Amino acid sequence: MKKMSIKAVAETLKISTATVSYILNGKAKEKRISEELTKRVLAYVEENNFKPNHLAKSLRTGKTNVIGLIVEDIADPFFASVAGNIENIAYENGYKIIYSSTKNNPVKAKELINTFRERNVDGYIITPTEGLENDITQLINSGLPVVLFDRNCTDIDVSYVGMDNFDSAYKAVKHLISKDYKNIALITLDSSQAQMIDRLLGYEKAVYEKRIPSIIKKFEYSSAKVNNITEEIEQFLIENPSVDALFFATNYLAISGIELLNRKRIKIGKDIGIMVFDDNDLFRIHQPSISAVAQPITEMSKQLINTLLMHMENTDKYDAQEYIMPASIIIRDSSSKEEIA
Amino acid sequence: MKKMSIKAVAETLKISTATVSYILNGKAKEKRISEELTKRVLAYVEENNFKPNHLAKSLRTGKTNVIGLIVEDIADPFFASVAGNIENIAYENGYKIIYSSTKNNPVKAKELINTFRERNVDGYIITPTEGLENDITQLINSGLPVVLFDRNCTDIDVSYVGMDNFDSAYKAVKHLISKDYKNIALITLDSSQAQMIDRLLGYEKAVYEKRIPSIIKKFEYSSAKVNNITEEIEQFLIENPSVDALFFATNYLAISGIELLNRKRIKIGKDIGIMVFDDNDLFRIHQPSISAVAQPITEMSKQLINTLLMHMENTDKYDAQEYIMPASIIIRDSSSKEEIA
DNA sequence: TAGATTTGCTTAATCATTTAAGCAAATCTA
DNA sequence: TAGATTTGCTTAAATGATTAAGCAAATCTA
Repeated sequence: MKKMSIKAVAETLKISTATVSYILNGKAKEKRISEELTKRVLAYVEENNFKPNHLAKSLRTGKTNVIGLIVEDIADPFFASVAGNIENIAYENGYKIIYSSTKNNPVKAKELINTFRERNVDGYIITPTEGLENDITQLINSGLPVVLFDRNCTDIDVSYVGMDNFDSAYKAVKHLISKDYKNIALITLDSSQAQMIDRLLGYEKAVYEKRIPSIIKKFEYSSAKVNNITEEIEQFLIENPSVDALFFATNYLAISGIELLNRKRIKIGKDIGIMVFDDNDLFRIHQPSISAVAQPITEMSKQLINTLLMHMENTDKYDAQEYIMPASIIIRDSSSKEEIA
Repeated sequence: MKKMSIKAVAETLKISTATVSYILNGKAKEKRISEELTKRVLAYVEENNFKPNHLAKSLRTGKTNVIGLIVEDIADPFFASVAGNIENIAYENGYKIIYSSTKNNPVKAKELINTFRERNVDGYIITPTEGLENDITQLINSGLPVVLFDRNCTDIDVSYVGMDNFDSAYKAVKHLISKDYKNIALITLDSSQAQMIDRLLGYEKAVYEKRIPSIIKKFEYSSAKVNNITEEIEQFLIENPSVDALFFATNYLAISGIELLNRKRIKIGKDIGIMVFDDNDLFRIHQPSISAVAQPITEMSKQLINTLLMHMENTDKYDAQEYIMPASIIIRDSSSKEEIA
């Protein structure tokens, strides 16, 4: 099977490449190609299963039909889930997705944006690291469609899909308070990212309102130190013996924390209340089950890809849109003081 | 900032595009371009941050520097983890990755292979569905680099990276037997995929050897029915009251199973032994913790991408290679009859 | 029936590269 | 010093599409 091209097709049918191109792009009528010829060409193309070369097309039109997905870590279940969810809609619309992980490293994030630009991706979905404002602004100024998610860059006018971190943190803590926990500690990251700050503020609003103490443990935001999370939480609990509930601001802090509590035979729910940001199979199955703030992943993903598609259709003006979706607080055993059978 | 091209660079420097191209591709010496001019061009390019258009390059050379990753489901933690692991090495070698999920649907899998072909990806990493042999053979016959993983197509000569399903199933069941479980049921899928058959054979070898009964529950392989896994397992346990241990051939069957056991207050480890294929945070953290056969994800991913890179460097002959990596059996509480505190 | 309009295409430039082939000028060789 | 070789580039074709502009032939109009 020799390689086919529009030129080859045109030659065999003894017509010009322009004609073939117009027909294949559905412009036959517009270009007044006779119906008879149109049919003949389409039949031939169908029969020989000819597909125009995508690279040549992209080179000429400047469109690659590729979306660049830049997340913190594709291996993280949350981001993987988003990747899976956006894939369907993207493919349905003729787009493929190329992914990459920043590992929360601003230098890497900048590089990724650049390589994606070099690759001429048509649109960007980004979970920004800190200090990425300029690069994102540049994309937008160059007329490129961008949607941020999970974490926002509040100081630039860019589309964003995320959830209401402030309100859901507030509600989650209020729930713990309603279950009679009185010394609720927030275990979080020392990060200036908007979503982390919102979670902290939501926590503080709830504890201030009820005049209970604000107890906060901040972890340094560096993946290198992941290993001693357990030790640090242990130390923290020793230093703060009054703490009777833990509100984890991220999934992986919670996993380490739960591991520690189990090891120390501290009874989750009874001895200590637990609430976690981001749900996970683990929390549902765990005995006792773990209460969590669940992000509406499916809805967020849909909104994400649809917003991007919208931007890609209207590249003339960038009309930034924000979608802050509500989370749901899933109440399970870990935030109830009753004895668990 | 107007758009730059090799042509534009050549014009400003008053030289030909060929010269610029040779220099940018490191062929200056080979093409006898003077060192002085080479330096001048490189300096100019550096200063103006010029990057040659990737599309034009790809069109001309036929190389896109893109790898196509076709997995069952990118949202699955196992595949997401592989995606994350191969990303590093791929990017280090100048390759980007475009992913897609077959959802185990052969029709979709075929379509994906075709769209990836149309996109001129340079290499394929595939977890094949059933009935994909022809399509994969075609890729190889067209001189395209392919590596399969997780599940093999035994009847074609193609590179494969996976783990020793037979041996690890055998060892896992032997472990259960050693812990004095005597009626070990295999909970698996009704699939003709090699890895599923191997797991079953490993199970059977172990039970036949010890002359204990072979009890097998096969689920229909269709994602549509996922919802009633729990009910079916419940039914199965009622029909087979003698069963004292469950060996789950896949992760998600296990999750449903564990959920059921917890709900029915059946004490894992004590009342019933559990062993699972594919480890997961969940199993480590669960109380009691769940024994699992852990795939060597990092090593497999490395082997996977390196094998593909090897094929991409030697496109003249396809020299199929198989890597069957050993799994490790992680023994936890769920396969011990001792009372758990 | 002559001029205008429409029909149904084609011509050729363009997108931004790569690379085989070519060609003066400079240098070497004998 | 004439011929051969080397140096240091350039020319131009090719990759495979899209699309504005053009152009005969057919049809319409008055």
